[in-house]
Amino acid sequence: MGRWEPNARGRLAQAAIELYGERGFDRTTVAEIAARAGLTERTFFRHYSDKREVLFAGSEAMAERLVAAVAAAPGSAPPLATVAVALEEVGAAIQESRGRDFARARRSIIVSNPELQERELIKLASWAGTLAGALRDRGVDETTATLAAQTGVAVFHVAFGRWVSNDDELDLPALIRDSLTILSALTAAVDQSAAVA
Amino acid sequence: MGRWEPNARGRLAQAAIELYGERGFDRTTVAEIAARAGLTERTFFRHYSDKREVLFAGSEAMAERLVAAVAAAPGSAPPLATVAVALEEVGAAIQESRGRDFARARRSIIVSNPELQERELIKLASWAGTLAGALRDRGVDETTATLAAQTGVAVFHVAFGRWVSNDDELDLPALIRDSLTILSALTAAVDQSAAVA
DNA sequence: AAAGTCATGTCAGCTGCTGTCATCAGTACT
DNA sequence: AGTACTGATGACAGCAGCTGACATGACTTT
Repeated sequence: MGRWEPNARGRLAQAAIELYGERGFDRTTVAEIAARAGLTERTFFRHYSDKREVLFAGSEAMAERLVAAVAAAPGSAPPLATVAVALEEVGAAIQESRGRDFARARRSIIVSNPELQERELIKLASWAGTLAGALRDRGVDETTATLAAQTGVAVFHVAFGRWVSNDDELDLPALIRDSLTILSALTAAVDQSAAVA
Repeated sequence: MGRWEPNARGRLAQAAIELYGERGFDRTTVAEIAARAGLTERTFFRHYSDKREVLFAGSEAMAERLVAAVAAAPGSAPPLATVAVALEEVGAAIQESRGRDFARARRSIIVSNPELQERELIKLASWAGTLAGALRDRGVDETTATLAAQTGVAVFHVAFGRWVSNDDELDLPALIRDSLTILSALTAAVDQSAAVA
């Protein structure tokens, strides 16, 4: 038995998410979060670098999965397919670990606040950077790697939006594959119209 | 002759950019910016909603150009091609109005600060949202529109990075076209490998 | 038992940002 | 000419996010 109640970090996260849901993100102060968790404001900042971080913890772990998945892909696989497979794996992990309802609740907090949207975007951008690095490690050139990574993340973003906002029967990995197929059609159409001109 | 020196907004912008360059973004306070411009802190916030905004003013004007360009495209053009043309136009405008050197200086301030990168990303995301809306107005369905817009912006982002960091002879619109071509090859490769499997 | 560690508490302080009211040149209207 | 209105700025007070520095006390190691 420690001197304090255990799992301070978890209590802070729970308190924060409850409050963000109850009164909105910017109408809850860090002092309130800490109070509900039975801790002090200073301690909050020892666990989370800022007020937003609570909603984005775990994102680095996903980034590591992305790297591992890219490294595990067969060398012959084309870059964008490799990226897609890695993102499908992460999609499956997200789907299983927390489920669509949690994602929806979290999303509704995020969309109502620009600061949080910024953080969401930088998380995705960081994934793109990670993926691009992993591709470069496989010998893909800089521009191609960046392009494949960014495009893959854009596809993921679209698929995630569909997964959260619709009640499709489709699961997240399937939506990622589907979105990538749509993208293929889009680029093919550009090529065709360019060839005609 | 007004009661005050003219062009307060411009003086604030210049003072801010100078200071960001001299001592870094987070080591300059708003009070210092205001003092150098001969104004007060409060007045700074009347012209710019926050400290970062100085570096991103004018982005909404570009968004309007995007909408206009999409609306002006022939109805028969495929979605992604329409987006690409709009982004090429904005790319040309950026290139002409401020030039590569200014973009480089601005970039070096931004990359050294996460908060600024977030803002840059949200600017791009907002462009994507704008583009998607403009496509929907032309009858493109939701998913396709979002995908084309996000992908287009990703292509722009990559092209912009190449333009700023290399000393290619290529201008920005050409780099956008080139990056889109590379993307086409990437998706085509995915289709091909999927067909084999 | 002495020493070290580790998570937390306490406190002081900076800075970004906002609300509110005062000031006063220029403009328009009478 | 006088008066009222507008619009940009100043002055001031205050909140909240975030940080540095030091204290505390249970648990661990030696």
